[in-house]
Amino acid sequence: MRSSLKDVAREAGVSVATVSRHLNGSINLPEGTRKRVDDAVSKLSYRPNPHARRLSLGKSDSIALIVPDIANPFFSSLAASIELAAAEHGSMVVLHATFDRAQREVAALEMAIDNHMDGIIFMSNGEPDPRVTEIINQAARVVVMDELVPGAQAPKLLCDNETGGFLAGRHLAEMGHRDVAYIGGSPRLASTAARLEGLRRGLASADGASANGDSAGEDSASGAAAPEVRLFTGDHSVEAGRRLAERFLDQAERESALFVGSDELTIGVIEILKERGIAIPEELSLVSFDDARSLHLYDPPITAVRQPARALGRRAVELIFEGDWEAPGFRNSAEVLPVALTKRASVAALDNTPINNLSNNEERDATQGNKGGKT
Amino acid sequence: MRSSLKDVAREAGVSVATVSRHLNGSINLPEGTRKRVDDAVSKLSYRPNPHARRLSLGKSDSIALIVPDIANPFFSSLAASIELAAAEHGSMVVLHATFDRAQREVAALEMAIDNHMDGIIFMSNGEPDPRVTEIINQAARVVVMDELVPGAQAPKLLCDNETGGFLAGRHLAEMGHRDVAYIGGSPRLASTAARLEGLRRGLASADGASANGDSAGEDSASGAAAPEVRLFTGDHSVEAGRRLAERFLDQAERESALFVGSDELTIGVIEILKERGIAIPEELSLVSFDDARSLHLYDPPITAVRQPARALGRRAVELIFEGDWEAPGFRNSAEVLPVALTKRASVAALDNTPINNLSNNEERDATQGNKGGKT
DNA sequence: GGCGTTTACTAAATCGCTTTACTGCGCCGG
DNA sequence: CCGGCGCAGTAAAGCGATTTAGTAAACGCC
Repeated sequence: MRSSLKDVAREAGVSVATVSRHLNGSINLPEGTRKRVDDAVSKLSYRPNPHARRLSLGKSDSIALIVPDIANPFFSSLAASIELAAAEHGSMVVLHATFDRAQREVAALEMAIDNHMDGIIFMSNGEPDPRVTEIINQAARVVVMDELVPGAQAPKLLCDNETGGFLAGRHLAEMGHRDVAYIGGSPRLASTAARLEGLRRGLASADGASANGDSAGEDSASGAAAPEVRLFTGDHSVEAGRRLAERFLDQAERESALFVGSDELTIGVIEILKERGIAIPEELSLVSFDDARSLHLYDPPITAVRQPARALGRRAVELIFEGDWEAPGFRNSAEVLPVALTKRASVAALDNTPINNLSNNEERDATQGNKGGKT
Repeated sequence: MRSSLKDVAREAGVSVATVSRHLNGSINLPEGTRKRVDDAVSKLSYRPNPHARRLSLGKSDSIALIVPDIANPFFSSLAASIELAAAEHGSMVVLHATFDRAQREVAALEMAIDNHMDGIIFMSNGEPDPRVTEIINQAARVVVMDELVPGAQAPKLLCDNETGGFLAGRHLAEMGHRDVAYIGGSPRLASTAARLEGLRRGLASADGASANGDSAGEDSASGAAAPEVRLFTGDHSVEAGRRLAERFLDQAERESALFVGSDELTIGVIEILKERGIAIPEELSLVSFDDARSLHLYDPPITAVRQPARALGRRAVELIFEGDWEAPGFRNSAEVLPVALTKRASVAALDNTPINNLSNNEERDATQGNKGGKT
C-alpha cells in the first residue's frame, strides 16, 4: 500500500502541513526535524499522489498534444521533440489524434480544458470549424501550430510556408518549369494560400533571375502573365494523394511539374505515377513538402521543402512554459520558423535550361528565419 | 468560472450526493427531480472535474505508452492504433519516450504507477535492466510489448519473430543465398534470438525445399552444416545502421545478403551501401524488418518482414481493458501476432537459382497466427 | 521583566467528487 | 393501528494533497 502524507507525518512526529511544506520547499526546518521528516519519507518510500496534488493545485503537469494523425512522420517527429521538451519541464504529454474531424478536435480540446492542462498544442489540417475556434478561445494556454485556425486568439507557430512555396517555385523555374500544378490541402487553409503565393512568386522570379537570353519560346509569351497554377486539393493522406494524382493526370495539360503539399500525398502521387509508368523526373518533376520521411532513399530521391519539425516542437513547449501569456499581444502573435529546400533528383532540367542547378544535390538551401513576426 | 457539483446541487435544489449519483447512474430519480437536475447541469454547463474524480476513484482514465522513440514509424503506427483504441475505451494516452535508457524507463514507469494509470504499455529495445523488471512487477496492469523484459510478470504481446526470421531465411535461401549476416538489436534480446533461430531454420529449409539437382558447388559442402550467421548488433537507429553496415563491409567474407532487424537500421545500411557504391540487390541482397516505412518506394523497393503494428496496438489496449487480470496465468501469458513477408526487389536471385520467386512481388506471404500461446 | 520578533510548527479549510450509511415519510398488509 | 418496506434523498466521511491563519515557545533587547 502506498503511504500518504499523513503516514509520513505520523512517522516523523510532525503534522502533515510540515511535511508538505518542507517537501515543497516553502519552509526551512531545523536540522533535527528535517532529518526526521526526510528519514520518514525514505523509510516509507513516500511519493506524493499526483491526483491529490492536481486537485489541490488545479493544474496537471501535463500538456495535451492534439494532432491529426500521429502515424504521420511529420507529426510523430513533432511529438518526439515535444515529449522530450515537456519531460524537461517535468510535464507529461497526453496524445490526441483527431483525423482532422472537428468532432474529435472538439472532444480533445474539451478534455484538455477539463483536465486543466498546463498547455495545449493544437494542430489541424481539416476544414476550419467555428466550434474549434470558440473552444480554443476559452482555453488558458493553447499554441496553434502548423496551420492557422481562423479567429483563434492564441499564439501561432508556423513554418514559413510562403518561403517554402517560393523555394520550390524558384527551383522549378530555374530548372525550366513554367507550368506547375499543386496537389495539397484545402484551399481554405492558410498554409495552402501561403505556399501558392510563394510558389507563384518563385516561378515568376526566374523570369528576371535566370536571364538566359533565349526564352525558348514555344507557347508562352516571354515572362508576361504570372503562371497559372492549377490546384488539386484534398486531405493529407496517401489515399488522397493517389486520387488527386489520378485526377491530375486525367486533366493534365502542359504541366511539367508537381508541387505536393506533404510527404503523405507525395507517396500516393508516386504510387500512381509508377503504376501508370510515368517517369520521375523525366516526364514529370516533383517537389514535396515536409521532408519528414526518408525521401533521399526513394526512387528517385525526392526534392522537398523541409519543415523544421523538431524545432517547431521544442519551440511550442517553450511557448507554453516560458511564453508571456499575460502580455497583451501574445495571444495574437505568430512565429515563423524557417524552412529549407533539399534538392535531390525529382526535378528535371527542362530542355534548353542551363543545368548549373543540378549540382550540389542534398545541399541545404537554408533560409533566414524571420522570428516573432505579428499577424 | 467552472461550476462544480455543489453549484448544480444548489441550482437543482438537491444535495450533491443526489447529483453525483444521478450522473453516475447509481440512482433512479423520479421524473421531476431528474429534470431539475438535468436542467441545472445544462444551464450551468457543468462538467465534472477529472482531477477530483480521479482522486476520489483512485484511477485515471489514462494509459501510459512507453516507447523507445515515437519518431520511429513503427512505434508511431503503434501509437496511432493505441490512441484510437484507448479513445474508444474513454481513455487518454500519456506518451513517454525513453530512448531505451533504463533511467528514463524507470522514470516513466514510476510516473505511470504514481498516476494510477489504468494500464501501461511498455516497450524497450534496450539492454535488460533489473530495476525495470522490478517496477513492472509492482505495477497493476502492464502489457509488455514487442520485446520481452526478462523476469517481468506481465502479459506479453509480440510479433512472431521466429517466423519472421524464418520467412526471411527461406526466401533468401530460395533465391540462392547461403551466407547471410544479421544486423540488428542486441543479441541479449529475445527478439534477436528468435529471429536468428528462424533465420537459420529458414536458410536450412531450402536445402530440402528447393531441391534443384545441381547444388552449384563452389565452396559449400551440399547442405551439411547449418549456415553460420554473423552478427552485427547495436541499437535500432539510423546511426547504428550506418556504423554496423560499415563494420560489416569491412569484415564481409562470403555474405551475399543482409537481414536487418528494423527499418531504422535499414536506412543507415542503405545509406552506407549507396555511399560506397554497392548495388542492391546485385552485389548485396537485403531484407528488412518492420515494414513500417514506405519501403515500396525505395530504390530498390525493399523486401521486408512486416510487423503487424496496428493489430499489436489495438490488441494491447484490449488486453488492458478486457484482459482477465485476475486469472492466475494471465501475467505469464504471451500472445504472438503473425508477421508477413513482403517480397519486393532487394533480394537478388543468385547465379544458377530458379527465378520463380522473383514473380509476385508485393504479394503478401501471410502466415497463420498462433494466438494465445504460453511462454 | 516586559515586549516585540523570530522560530517552529499546527489546525483546519479547501480542492470537487464518490459513496456509505442513514433519515423521513408514505403506504400497505394484517 | 402498527410494523415493515420502499422510495427519495441527504449528511458526512473519505480521497491526499496544499495553504492560510494562527499559536506557543524561545530569544533578543532595553
